[in-house]
Amino acid sequence: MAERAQYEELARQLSAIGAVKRELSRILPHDCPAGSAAVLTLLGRHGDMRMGKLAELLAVDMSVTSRHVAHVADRGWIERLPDPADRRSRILRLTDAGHARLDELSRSSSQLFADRLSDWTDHEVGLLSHLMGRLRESFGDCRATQRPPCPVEAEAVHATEPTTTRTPA
Amino acid sequence: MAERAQYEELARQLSAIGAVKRELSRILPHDCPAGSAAVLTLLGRHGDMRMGKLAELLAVDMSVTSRHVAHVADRGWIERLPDPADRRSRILRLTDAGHARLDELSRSSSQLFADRLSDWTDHEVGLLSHLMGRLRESFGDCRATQRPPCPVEAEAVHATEPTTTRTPA
DNA sequence: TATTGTTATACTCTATAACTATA
DNA sequence: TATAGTTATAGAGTATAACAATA
Repeated sequence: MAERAQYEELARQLSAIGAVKRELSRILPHDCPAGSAAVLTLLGRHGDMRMGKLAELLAVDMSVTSRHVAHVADRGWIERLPDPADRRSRILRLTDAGHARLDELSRSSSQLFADRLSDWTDHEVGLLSHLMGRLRESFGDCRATQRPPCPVEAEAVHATEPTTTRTPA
Repeated sequence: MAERAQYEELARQLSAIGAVKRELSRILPHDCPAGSAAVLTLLGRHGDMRMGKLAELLAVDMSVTSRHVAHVADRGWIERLPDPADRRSRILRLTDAGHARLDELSRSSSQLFADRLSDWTDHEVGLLSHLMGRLRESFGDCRATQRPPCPVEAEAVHATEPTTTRTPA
């Protein structure tokens, strides 16, 4: 349990983090907005899946998912295969073009992070990801972080970053 | 410097954090969307300021700021005073009604955080805020975190959370 | 001529609700 | 009757560009 001032500060950070997201989206190709990139990323990471599953992973309504999926399907980056087990649903799968596109996206965004986060350590990056995942989890977004190995908050922190760590801002 | 997989994970978390923001915005009054709440919060925290300064703090374009400000001004939550030093600009100030509104917002959002983050420690909340602020800072959002005392990443972590800390997810 | 702020326009992302087709 | 997915519609947030008033 934390105090009110801390919650207010967290709310403020959440409100302002959009600036970072917009910065990231600025490097995306014009025919691949953030929603499309997210679809490709999740299919690349988790493999073939149905719409409902993808909607869960995206943490948005299925209707929204449907639109994003239509967008990437129109561009040939994924295919929607029939599901033999349930003819109402469709199996989503990255095409070769989709894999290629995803690889480009991944490279360019990683490059941007590498530029901007050059003074961050491995561990700090992992810690932030981990805490953000936990935040989503705490807010009911169950699919938040299942795979990520979890960067071990406590020990690792001061073990790897004894010097860089206390940068206040 | 971190590796590509870590950057991808961070990108994923940034992409999905919107679900938490939407959850927070769901408890806002119908006449006070997130943009308005942000204006009130920043004026409450930093005191009177001009449009340009507010736009910086919000980390959005001045045109966007102008719209949010018009919204809250229309509802009597802030007043736009003439700036004696420069007649082009206006000084923004919370009214009594604005302070009251802000207090309600702060209480309800803190309540939500207290509910959802009941198993988070003070330090973890502070650490997440701190890292998010640093992320914004690294992405060129200079106004990211000036005031926040900085929860001292390293030592404090394992000092206060030796047990709760390793929750993987 | 440069700057502060406003307004018009357009785009993205989102949710709700109505609808189709299966189960 | 319930579920998987699509589509129509509406609302919030954002940016760019054109514009007004003042420096």
